[in-house]
Amino acid sequence: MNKHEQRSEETRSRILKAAEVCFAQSGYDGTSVAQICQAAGVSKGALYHHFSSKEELYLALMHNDLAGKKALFGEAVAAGRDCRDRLRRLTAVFFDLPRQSREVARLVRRDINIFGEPARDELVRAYQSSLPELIEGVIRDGIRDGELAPADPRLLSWHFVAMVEVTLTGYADSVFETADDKLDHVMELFFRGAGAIHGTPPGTKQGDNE
Amino acid sequence: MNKHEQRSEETRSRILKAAEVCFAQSGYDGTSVAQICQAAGVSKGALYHHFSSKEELYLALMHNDLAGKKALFGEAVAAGRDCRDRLRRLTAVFFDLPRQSREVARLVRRDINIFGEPARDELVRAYQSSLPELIEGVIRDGIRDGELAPADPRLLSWHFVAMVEVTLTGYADSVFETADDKLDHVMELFFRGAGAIHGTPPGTKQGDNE
DNA sequence: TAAAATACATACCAACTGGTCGGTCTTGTA
DNA sequence: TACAAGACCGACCAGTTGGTATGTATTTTA
Repeated sequence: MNKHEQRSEETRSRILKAAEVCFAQSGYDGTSVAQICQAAGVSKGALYHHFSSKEELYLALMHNDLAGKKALFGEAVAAGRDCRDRLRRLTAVFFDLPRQSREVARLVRRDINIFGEPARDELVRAYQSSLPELIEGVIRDGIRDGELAPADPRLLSWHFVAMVEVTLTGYADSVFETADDKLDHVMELFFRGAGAIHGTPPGTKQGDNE
Repeated sequence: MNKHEQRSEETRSRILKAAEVCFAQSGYDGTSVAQICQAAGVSKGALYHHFSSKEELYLALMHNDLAGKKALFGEAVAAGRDCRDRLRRLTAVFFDLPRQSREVARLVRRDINIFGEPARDELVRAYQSSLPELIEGVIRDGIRDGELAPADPRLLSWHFVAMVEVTLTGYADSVFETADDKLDHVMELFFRGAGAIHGTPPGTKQGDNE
């Protein structure tokens, strides 16, 4: 790798990093390329030397990030034994991510509607395969093995993601003392619901009326 | 009410209605005042005669909408007997709302970060009191009466809202045949979790995806 | 009926948007 | 050393943005 390539790659990653910060903070529309350039300490010419458009920059950023997450989450899931264990490991990894990285995952769902058909589809697919699909597979096995009640796995996976997202707020942090408490809360809520009386053996169900 | 006031109020509501459509479709940043004017069949001068800024228009729209929802949901909750019944009625009302009205509720959480401190706080408060606070109260009572396990009521209310939101997607519609099935699914998931094995899970269609 | 007030339309503006282009400096090559 | 290529800069562009100044038609008031 000669000096040209070295410097080039360095500035490129500087731009990507700055773009991540800006986009995570203000979304796609709310961020101007001028802002990104300033944050990266780079001229507009440099940015457009590396990326053909603002959209391409955004998409490159997203795809890169999602690919990383997919690999990360895949490892976590592979290490687990049963459905509950796998989901717990996966969530633990997610909680351990730096806040900014978690924020980026939320961006996809927020900004996805502003892109045209070719790009949007790819983005959706990348996002789906980075997290929801993984969870869906785990849940599907969980249903097959009787750990979960029969239901649509994909829908359940979305529910699970939604539950995790709720616990990402600052308020949730103030409720739980340790990260493990937060984890327990999510798992318990997903598997046994809000009606379950915690701490009692799982045979005593409350308010059973059918 | 003289002719001036009459005509004025009519155009004002036309603008509000058009703004609702545009904002719900493209968000705050994605909508220009010119678009709103065109959709309302009104000149820019007229718009700025009634609203001092784009932001004020947006906020007026939101506050008006949220106040209406608050009243609507309040009635639904008041008619219920216990926690589960109240939440069910509330959710049913929400499901019955026209799609556009539901979309507006999602806008708040999406666009909230782009406003300055005075406006944002008011908006958050209006949103909180229109739905989450209501649910929080119901859940608090549910915990007191033993219908729900002891937990932080506010956090649980967010979880509940998140669950409902998941069932608003088109995919969820394809999973359930009737609105009642959807309702049952949400209630069962919230109260008993995804791990509950119950007699005949209502509205659970297995498989077929993509 | 004259004047004041209201409701709106039109033309316009400064600021900012994403994006381009000619030039410069550094580095690799012959 | 001469030259070519890549990396980057910064002025600039056309288009759009939210917002305004001015004019006009209609209605109310004195």
